[in-house]
Amino acid sequence: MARPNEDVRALLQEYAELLLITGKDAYKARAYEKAARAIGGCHADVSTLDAKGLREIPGVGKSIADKVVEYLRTGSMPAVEEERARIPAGVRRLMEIPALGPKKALTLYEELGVSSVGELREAVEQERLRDLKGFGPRSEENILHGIGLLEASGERIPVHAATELAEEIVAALSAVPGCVDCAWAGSLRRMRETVGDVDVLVAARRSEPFMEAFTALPFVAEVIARGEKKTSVRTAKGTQVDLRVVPPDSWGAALLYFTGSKAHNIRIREMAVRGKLKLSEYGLFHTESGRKIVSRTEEKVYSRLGLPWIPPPLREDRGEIAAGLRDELPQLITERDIRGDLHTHTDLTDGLAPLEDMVAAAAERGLRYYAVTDHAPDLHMQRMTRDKMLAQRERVRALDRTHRGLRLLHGTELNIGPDGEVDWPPEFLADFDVCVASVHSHFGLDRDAQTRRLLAACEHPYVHVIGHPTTRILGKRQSMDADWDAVFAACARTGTALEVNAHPNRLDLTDELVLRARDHGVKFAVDTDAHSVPDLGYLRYGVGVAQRGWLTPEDVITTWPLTRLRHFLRKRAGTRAR
DNA sequence: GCCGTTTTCGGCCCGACTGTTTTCAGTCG
Repeated sequence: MARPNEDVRALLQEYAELLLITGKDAYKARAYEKAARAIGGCHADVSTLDAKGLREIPGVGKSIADKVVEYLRTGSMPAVEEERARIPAGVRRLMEIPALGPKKALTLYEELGVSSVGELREAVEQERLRDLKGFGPRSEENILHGIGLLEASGERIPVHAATELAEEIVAALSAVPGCVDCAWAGSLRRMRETVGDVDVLVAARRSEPFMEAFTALPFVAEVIARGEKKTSVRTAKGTQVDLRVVPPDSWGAALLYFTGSKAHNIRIREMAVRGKLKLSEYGLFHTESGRKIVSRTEEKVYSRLGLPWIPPPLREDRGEIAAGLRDELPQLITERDIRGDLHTHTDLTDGLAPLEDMVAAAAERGLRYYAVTDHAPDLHMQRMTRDKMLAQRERVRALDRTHRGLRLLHGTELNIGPDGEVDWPPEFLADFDVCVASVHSHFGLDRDAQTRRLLAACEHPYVHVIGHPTTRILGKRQSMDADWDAVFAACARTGTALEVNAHPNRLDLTDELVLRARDHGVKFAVDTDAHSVPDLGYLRYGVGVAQRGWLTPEDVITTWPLTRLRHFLRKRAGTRAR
């Protein structure tokens, strides 16, 4: 399944939360949290490490290393099992509701016996929270709002988890003898930010070996349905996966049909009907004779309908068919077009890996330029100072050109304050190669205030990129409210790029806002915001959002050659020479 | 539980915000 690191990370994180709920030493819990994060972000596979190797990971000492070794050996961690026996899983889930932490979760459990999100909703509706110390009318409101957010995302899984699962299934089924084609379809192929289930398609003459191999996969917990053409299973983590096996000469029509979206398919089928044709998952047919015309590839099906092949991220009925008919589909950006990253962290602030490791990993990924942009002092918890920043700059300059083909930029991620102010004065900012500015607090200001705040940041001469512009966290925090068209106009006017943050929990801007911003002529920076080496691999999901937003390489400054990028950055600061 | 040019004990990111209180606890980044 996913990397063992991920399983260990989740387990240690769970243990930390259980310790917090049961009121154990908060520092002990923090130690587990820290270790969980470090293991999640560690690029070595933990299952290949022994206790000694594990202890080399910062934050992992003897006790945690031993627990991990035992878990990897036996598949269980007794300390966690013990705590689980005391606190129902639902109580821990309560902490996923914004504004509910361990203390309030425990109060709800002990005082009211609430041990699930559903029970909490009932308790609020029955006004049973009113008498509880620490809870008032606003708490009720916030909790109901939080439950709504949680439930809205609850049944969908984030794109990266779905992709990892789909890759594993496709690899396994591709190895089954008789496999002609195998791919995932559905909203995952369209690169939606979350997916409800995973659809996998196989082209083969006989379906039985694939159904057999599919249901035997190690992470399959339940077989929901098993037939000749379709089998559905549920994984141990609760994700539904559908497998469909089609004859090789239906592959194109089937892939088209199962990729969707529904709205796109309806449009395509209407076009077929107008041409006296019928399109189904089995092929494109003459309505009258019933004779099959084409269906071997998607290209052939589209072509027979007078359309060029339409990339899956565009298939949302947002004008792609009209554009295709006019032969004006965008030449979509691909991951291969990306030359650089303008937003990354190191362990100087809240990143996990040292500068040298991040840079080496960027070089290995073939990037041509890479900006190190640790947090600035207004995010107080990061304890940044001018001296630390200047010392880091020395190290960045010394590392520059030590990896073949990779140039390093020294930047910072500024904090946009409630009035749009940023951390350092212009004379200090002038010496950075690039400044990203992002909102990290005051999410609840009203629309006008947020708009003014973002406009002020755009107007700043040394702010080049607005990081994670809406500040949404999938399933946790909604986008902040602002007059986005005003912000986009300001970005276009001032030459400020908007970030497409590739982290799967953010994916911010969203595809809809990318589309709107693009109409204003805004430029974009697809960045990873990497806090660890593995995070650099999330780039593909940012590219997915950019594709869904119809972006071409021309729209995205991180595809540009460095000289052109430098020109873009220089323009913002007038006559600044470099 | 982890860690160490303040090193084997005694710290541990720390300040701001929110909603609850009437001086603060809990949550968040």
